[in-house]
Formats: sequence, structure tokens, C-alpha cells
Amino acid sequence: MNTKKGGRAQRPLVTVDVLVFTVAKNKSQKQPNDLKIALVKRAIPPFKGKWALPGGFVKENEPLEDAAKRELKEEAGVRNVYLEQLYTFGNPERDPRTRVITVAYFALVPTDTISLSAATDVSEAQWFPIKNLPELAFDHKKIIQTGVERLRSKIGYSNIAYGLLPQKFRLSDLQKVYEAILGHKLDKRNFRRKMLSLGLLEETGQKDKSGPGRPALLYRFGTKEVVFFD
Amino acid sequence: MNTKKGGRAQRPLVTVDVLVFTVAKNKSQKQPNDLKIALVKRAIPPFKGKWALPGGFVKENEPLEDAAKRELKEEAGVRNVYLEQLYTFGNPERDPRTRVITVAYFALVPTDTISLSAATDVSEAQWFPIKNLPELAFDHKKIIQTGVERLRSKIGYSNIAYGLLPQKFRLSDLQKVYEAILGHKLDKRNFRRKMLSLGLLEETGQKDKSGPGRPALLYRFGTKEVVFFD
DNA sequence: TGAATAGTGTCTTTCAGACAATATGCC
DNA sequence: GGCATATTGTCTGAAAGACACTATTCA
Repeated sequence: MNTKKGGRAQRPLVTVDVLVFTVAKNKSQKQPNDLKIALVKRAIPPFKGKWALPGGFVKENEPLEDAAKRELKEEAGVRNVYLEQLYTFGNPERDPRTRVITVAYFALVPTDTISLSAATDVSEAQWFPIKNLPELAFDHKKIIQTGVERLRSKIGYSNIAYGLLPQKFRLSDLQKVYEAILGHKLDKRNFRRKMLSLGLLEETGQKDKSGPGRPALLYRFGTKEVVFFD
Repeated sequence: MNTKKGGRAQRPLVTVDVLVFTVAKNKSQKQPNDLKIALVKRAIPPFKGKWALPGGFVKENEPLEDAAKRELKEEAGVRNVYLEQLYTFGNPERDPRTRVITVAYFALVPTDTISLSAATDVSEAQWFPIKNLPELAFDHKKIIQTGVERLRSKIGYSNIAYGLLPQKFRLSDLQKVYEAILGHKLDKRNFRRKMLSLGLLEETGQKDKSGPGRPALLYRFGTKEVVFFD
């Protein structure tokens, strides 16, 4: 940062947009779980009636990450979830009204989190499967693409999947999260061998007897710090 | 992005800062090559006399990446080099004067590129080894840390090393680049086996006879698109 | 022929990928 | 016993890591 050149100091608008991901359980259907993202319906122009990422302006003296956390709470009703900065989108034409630079964050919320509509103060908020997105406002389609790529990549060499699961979970739940994000099936034995060998999981000693069939051992992540492996 | 909430629309200053990395040849000394970064000496307050990343304000209607390219040309005298967005730093206290959000980019320039002092219009610009940085203005130390981490990580699973080498180079040059970035020695045989097995290198058919000892075959990268492996 | 750098092969271990049968709990 | 899900082991091929000697050029 340097004040001695670059012409007039422009003051663009700066927003944060948050990609809130979850993996839905789809209890009712027999279908595999889906990676979903939370979107809100725009009540005003431009793009009135189109769906968009939850987001808003960064306030004076507000750190960027705090702004993202505020949007998460206000628009998705969640807090204390995994959050990381994704990318900054600043194309001058991305908002038809004026120059708006947006810092995109992505968040992971567990499946068992309270439902969107109940928790948010936004008129309409809804989960959409990544594979079936509605028409989106601004450049939000591209932002979501970027976020999905980051998530797909990062789940392969880190433990951030903890952000998508409840405290205690079955190994089959963990596998379903991976399959939903990667978009393909995984071999059960190889998956379990790999996950257990990483040393990031702890047995809780408890069993889950809620479903049919043999009860599964419940595991937890030993740490909620982000750990990279490979 | 959402205009219906978030209080007054603040208009912070937005800058780009560029981390220009190179690996210096250090021909004279027997020492291993160093990863270096280009810094400029600040001529005005705040932090007058301290070293800082080259950077400047984003102009009206200027895409962020164009702003980074402009700074690269103006302050480091290079163009057509590898450039990627790194991270956005927006802590309200990072500039003592006013709210300034900076989008950091990092660039890789080949060792044989024209020297900084000759090419730049900045009063003082200089290469500093990452291991021996001067006192830095603003939060630039943290920004550089973030950039070095990204570079260390990314060189392990991509071909971006092409950005640090001339068109034709010896495999030992490539190895030195890896060693400088990773900060430790690599086994020559394993390194060459791995690099050649990736299929990203082509023989030029030429040999380098400039140094002492047996002449080395010269290679080039088959593509300058970013390729990920592993 | 000595100095300097380039170039090469094998062994071992680890990890990924393919693959199917047995165990447990509930009705 | 039948159903549904959980849990477990082996083989094979690929890649990583450790390790040392020969080849080429020039002074």
C-alpha cells in the first residue's frame, strides 16, 4: 500500500458475501446426500426476485471477517461455524449501479443446524443443491463455482469436514459428506482405513441406535483446528 | 451482495499490494539460492523510511488484477509474469490514517529479469531475502508470511515454478528454485525422476556450456498454463 | 588427470485402489 | 430367521524415500 501514486483515491463500495454450505441429510428419500448452499431472494433491484448470496456492506471499523460473521448470524441464523476467506471479486461491471468490490467468505454448517427459514430475518432464504441452482444475481454463479472448487479441493487434504458434521457422527455420515462434496461414491473400506489412519478421529464409546441395522460407533474430531495432511 | 441492510454504506479506500518473488542466482557466492521479494522504501508518512510492498490505489473502473499488473509495471518494471490473487487484508487498524482494504497479489519473475533499480520509477526498490527482511510498514510482514506459505504449498502440487525460470533452464536450476522456496535440500535423483515423470518438461535439444563441468541439457516447460498434479 | 557438474538404478517402504465376507442389532 | 447397516483384511501396483557411482567437459 502506497499513497504516492495511482491517481485519485477511489472509494468503491465494499461488501462481504458468504457462501454457506451444508450437506443435507435427505432422510426421507433414498437418494444420496446433497451439497447445498444457502441463498436469499432479492427484494429490491437490481436483480429483484433473483436469488443471491447472503451478504452486505462492510461497516466502518468492522474487520472483514466480523462482517462475514454478522451476515452469517443475521441472514442464516448461525454462529460459531467454520469460516474462511475465499476470494475477492472486483470487476467494475459486476454491479450495474456502481463499483462494488466484494470479499467472499465460505462457511460450513452442520446438517443438524436449525433450518434456514426459522432462523433468519430475511424474507426468503432457502437451501439449493449445488447441482440445481436457480438463476443468480450479479456474478454470484461464478463466486459459487469458485467456492465449490475450494471446498472440493480442501476437503481432500484437511479436516474441515468437521464443520459439516455434528459433534458426534458415524463414519458412514462422514463418508456421505465426502461423497456429496466430491460428487462420486467412495469405497467404504478404503475410506475408513484412510480416515482412521490420519489420527484425527476419536471414538466416543457411544453407539448410534437410531436407525435400522447394526448400531454404528460414534466418533468425534479430536481437534477443531484446521489440520492439513498429505 | 445485498443493499437492504448493514447500515450506512461505507466507502473505504481499496489498494492492491503485490508480492514480487524471485529466486536469486547468487552466482558469486557459493551459497544456495535465495527466495527474495521486491520492496520499496516509503518516501512519505506513515512509516516514512520503512520498506513496504509495492502497491497503490485501485482506480475507478479498473479491475483488481489490472491494478496489480499496473503496479508490477510501474514499480517493478515487469510485465507478462505469473500473477495470482493472494488474500484480502482489511483490518480497520492496518493503516493509521483511515480505513484501507488491500487486495494482495503475488507475482513470480524469472531470475534473469532486468534488475529492479534499473527498471522501476520508484526512488528505492530492492530485493530482500525472505529470511532477512527489514522492518516493514503496515501489516506487510503478515502479508508476506501469507504469500510465502502459499508459494511453498503451491509449488508442491503445481507447475508455477515456470514463473521463476527463464525459457530454457537446467534441471539443476529447477531444483535450486525448489530448494530455495522450500528451504531445504532435495535428493537429486528423486527430484529428477519426479519432475520428468510429470510430463510437463520438454527437452530443448540444447546444452548449456556456460559453467564448469559437464554441460547440462536444457529443458523448457511444455505449457505455461497452471497445471495441478497430485 | 583433476576439478566440477550432469546424469543414472535399485531396493524398501508406504499408500492407494480393487475387491467380499462376516458381525450386530432389531423386527 | 430376515433385514439393514457396520465392520473387517488381502492383494497388487504406484509412488516416495534412501542411497553412490559413472559420464562428460574443460583447464
